[in-house]
Amino acid sequence: MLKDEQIYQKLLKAIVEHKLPPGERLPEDKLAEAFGISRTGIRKVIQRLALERFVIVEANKGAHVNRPSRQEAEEVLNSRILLEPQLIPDIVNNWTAKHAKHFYAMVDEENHADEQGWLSQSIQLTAQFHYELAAISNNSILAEFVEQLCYRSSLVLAAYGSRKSVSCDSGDHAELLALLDARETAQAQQWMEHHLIKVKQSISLDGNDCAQIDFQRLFSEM
Amino acid sequence: MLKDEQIYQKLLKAIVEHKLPPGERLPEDKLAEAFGISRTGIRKVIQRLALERFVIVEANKGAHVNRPSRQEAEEVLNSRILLEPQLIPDIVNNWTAKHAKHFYAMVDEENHADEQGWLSQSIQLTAQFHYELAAISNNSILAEFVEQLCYRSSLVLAAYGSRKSVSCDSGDHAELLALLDARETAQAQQWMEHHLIKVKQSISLDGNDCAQIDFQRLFSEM
DNA sequence: TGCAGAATAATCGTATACAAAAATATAGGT
DNA sequence: ACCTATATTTTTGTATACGATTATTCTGCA
Repeated sequence: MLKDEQIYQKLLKAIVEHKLPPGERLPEDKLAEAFGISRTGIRKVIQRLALERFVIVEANKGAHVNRPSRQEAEEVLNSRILLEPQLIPDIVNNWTAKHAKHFYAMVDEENHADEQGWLSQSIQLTAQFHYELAAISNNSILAEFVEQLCYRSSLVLAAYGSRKSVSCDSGDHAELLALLDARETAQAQQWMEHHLIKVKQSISLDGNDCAQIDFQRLFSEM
Repeated sequence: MLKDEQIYQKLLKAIVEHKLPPGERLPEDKLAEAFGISRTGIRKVIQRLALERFVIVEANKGAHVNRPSRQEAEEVLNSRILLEPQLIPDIVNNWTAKHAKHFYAMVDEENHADEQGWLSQSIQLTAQFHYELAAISNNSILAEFVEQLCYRSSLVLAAYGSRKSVSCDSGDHAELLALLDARETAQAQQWMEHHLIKVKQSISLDGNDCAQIDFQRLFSEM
């Protein structure tokens, strides 16, 4: 049987990868059955997802996947534009050859996923690149916050991004790595700001709803 | 009977005002009794407080008020040093005479509380000044995050600050207001950074433990 | 046929029950 | 008297039960 941290991870993954699209209802007993636990445990992870704004709960009406407003989408990206460049000096300070190797490998993975058209993996890897970078800084509080913002960005892209906008920006993550290798702090900061502004500008409306979801099947193959 | 949002607020207030000191255990049934609800509702707010790092829960051992490590204390203040000055340009843009009046009144309250030696009110007002300022910016996500950091700062000061360090910095909040009135963005940013650096430097060790708490009495007089 | 209102079903909110784990108290032996 | 092992109590973790609220279906009437 699964621990609730794992259930949280699975649900979050399903949400940010758009397997559970914005607006999708999350009935407690269906989920409880799918994960083989009682409603008590499900409520716990739903409450957490609600605090982190991945789902919205309405009193006596249950929870559904958050469908971010355009305002919320912009605030998420603006937060990242403000924060992530500020972490670069710290990242440069802690940057090692080992880090470089790890992140170059990740970029390769990203490119591969893009070429194969694996959308959900592409979304996941793009977010991962950014929040693992933030984790190199000496501030775990800000790193965690950036991680949350990256996941929320994935949700935003699921709601507003075109298929192209999810992947088109991933190709140039390597450029940032080169700047970090060269310890070009100012340029790396500038790159990060421009990069995130591009992502922000790429979100365009694309509203679509989905059919009923078979929770049992969805979570058994993860 | 109280809603869980109110219970959350009361517990948070008790924690940041040091009425429930760092390390204090939070037994579920005692709290449930004190608030006149079942353990289910208490667990919900404890889980929220845990996600926000105000309490720590250990598996099968229950929850206790977080006793921030020195590293955590520094990270909280460093986060604020990074973030709050960045919000100033937005704040200056939205700054109105109405805001000015409100915040000058708050500074008066702060000074009054300091003079009277009302420590917990002083702590509360200092945090409030900062997070209400952040709320003027156009980014509610960052504003909420700053609010959380301000409350965590209060907890940090409860653990590491001397009595003096809590209040000594509040006298000069008026200086910032003058800079905002004059729309001196750059100077206001600089002021904020210096202000927070002073707060960070003021934390010194002061470890003390407390006796058993009577939850029933504590929450009835709030 | 279409709509209003009542009956039914589904779903949520909260308390309670019970099992598992930890903390504490007790008894026995050196 | 002190340490250790066992028994008791306390406290947490999880499931379940039940009332309350919302959603859906069904029926009767215009």
